[in-house]
Amino acid sequence: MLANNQTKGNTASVANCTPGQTAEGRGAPTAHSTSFRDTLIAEGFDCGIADRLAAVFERSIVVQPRRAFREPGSPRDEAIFVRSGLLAKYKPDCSGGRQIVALRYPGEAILPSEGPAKYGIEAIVRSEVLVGSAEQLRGIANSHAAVIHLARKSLTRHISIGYEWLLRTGRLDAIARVAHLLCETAERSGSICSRGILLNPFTQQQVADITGQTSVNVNRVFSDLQKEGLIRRNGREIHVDDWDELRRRGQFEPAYLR
Amino acid sequence: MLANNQTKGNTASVANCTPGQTAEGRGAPTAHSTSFRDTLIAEGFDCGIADRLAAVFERSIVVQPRRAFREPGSPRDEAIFVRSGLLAKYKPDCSGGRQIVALRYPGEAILPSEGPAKYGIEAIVRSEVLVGSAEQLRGIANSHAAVIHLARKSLTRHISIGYEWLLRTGRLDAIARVAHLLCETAERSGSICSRGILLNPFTQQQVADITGQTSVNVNRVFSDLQKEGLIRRNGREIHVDDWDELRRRGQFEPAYLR
DNA sequence: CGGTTGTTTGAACTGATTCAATCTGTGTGG
DNA sequence: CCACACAGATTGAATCAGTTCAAACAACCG
Repeated sequence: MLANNQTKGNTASVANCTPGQTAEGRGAPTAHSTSFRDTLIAEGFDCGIADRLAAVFERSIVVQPRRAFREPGSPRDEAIFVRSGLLAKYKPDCSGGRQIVALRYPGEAILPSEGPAKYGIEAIVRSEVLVGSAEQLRGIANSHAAVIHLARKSLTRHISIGYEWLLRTGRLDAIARVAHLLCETAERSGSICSRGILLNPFTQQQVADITGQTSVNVNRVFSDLQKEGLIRRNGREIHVDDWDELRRRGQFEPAYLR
Repeated sequence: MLANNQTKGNTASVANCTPGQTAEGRGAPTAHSTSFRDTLIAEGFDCGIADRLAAVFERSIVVQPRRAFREPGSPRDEAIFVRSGLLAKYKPDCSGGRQIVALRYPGEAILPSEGPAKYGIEAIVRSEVLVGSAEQLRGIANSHAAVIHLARKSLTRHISIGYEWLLRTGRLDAIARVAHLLCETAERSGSICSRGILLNPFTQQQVADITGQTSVNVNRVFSDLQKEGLIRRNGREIHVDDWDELRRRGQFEPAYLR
């Protein structure tokens, strides 16, 4: 099922706190990979715990888009850290459709749940992730309040995002939903290059799966946004001409992200 | 704003483990109130911690429905435990509408969030709640792993419910959404009396606020369900004639609640 | 080149919203 | 006991947003 996309390549170095020389930074080919250890240090962890945690996330895996990385209903006694790319949690409905219920950008994690999880996981774009045993993680967490605090912070943030998503799918119209998603994507991925160009990672079908629509309608929404002069498109690249108006249309208030 | 609906009436007794003689059980008039302390004991807590926690939740408040108990954007350095009734978290949208994003049944809690919360809180029906200081709670949690574990369990459960709600509003049609909500209500409230009668606590407007519809449409959905012979109604009382079919229509799989 | 994946468009259809009016039950005060 | 107010439920008609189905088109890749 998860076949041959696993590579043991993350020889975690329990070194001293030299910045730049991180566990994942060395053997990894991709340019924009987030270092797990650096992320922890940035969260205020001292090097000792950071190294112990980094040692838990020993398996490095490349996740290809468009096939299930974890099936809905499979056990989740593992923590997943996203180094690069973009992961989606999804739930299938009984008529073949599906709803994407959460996203994980680089630097974010999917924490283990007891028992089988009701959602599946797949990559939106090719992603590098670190996988660590839930049990080992629990072992460290039990003796380190900072780890628990970080986990709680992550949970509450994703709850807050979930509430915003509910508001979006339940109350906003098609255009607002897509506008909101674009704003959130820009904010969370930090992928607005210099001149306002957003490298949208989603296919229109995926935007539909996130916003609770059909791909046909998403397509029309995009072309409406373009007709209105809010965006210009070049394939998956989206040039946003008027961020303020896009935020207004999407009722986007980034406060919920923090 | 929160005016005169506060009553100091919860003299927490730090007694020994005598069942039945709980902190809230004495002065409270309402019959079906859930005891905070009993809930903790049922979760496997020993009496010492349970009593210390009960002491934190010293303020007992009666929340009247139909007015905001907590405004969106107000600080939330408090934990709220629902003893009886039903609380809703809601988010307003900019055009006067609102989306209910979560519910809290008796025995459940709303944990504190750092900084102002993006959602407001109001009661669906008259409710009794206990309010405790977040700071004191943190103090206890720091030295008791069981408290942290319970908080985490609560968070992950509500995340799971949130995902299901996203699927519901994003992918299910109007009838399925209402059917799903009815099934969830029955399951979570345990309010199915002997012969399948569900005492639905929601107005049709509130069902609309939860499921992302208008009250007009919710009304039609209810009468459709009745025409189909799935339910019979008597005011707010709903007699469900065919739970299996209702669950099927709502694609309701209760696994996500656990 | 052929296969695959994603985007675009049209036409018909359906489900849901909006606005407005009516009806019902409940409680309150005279 | 009635009159009144109020919240909630119900219904109709017009309109609109979004879906469905089907087909064509573009881009990419081995």
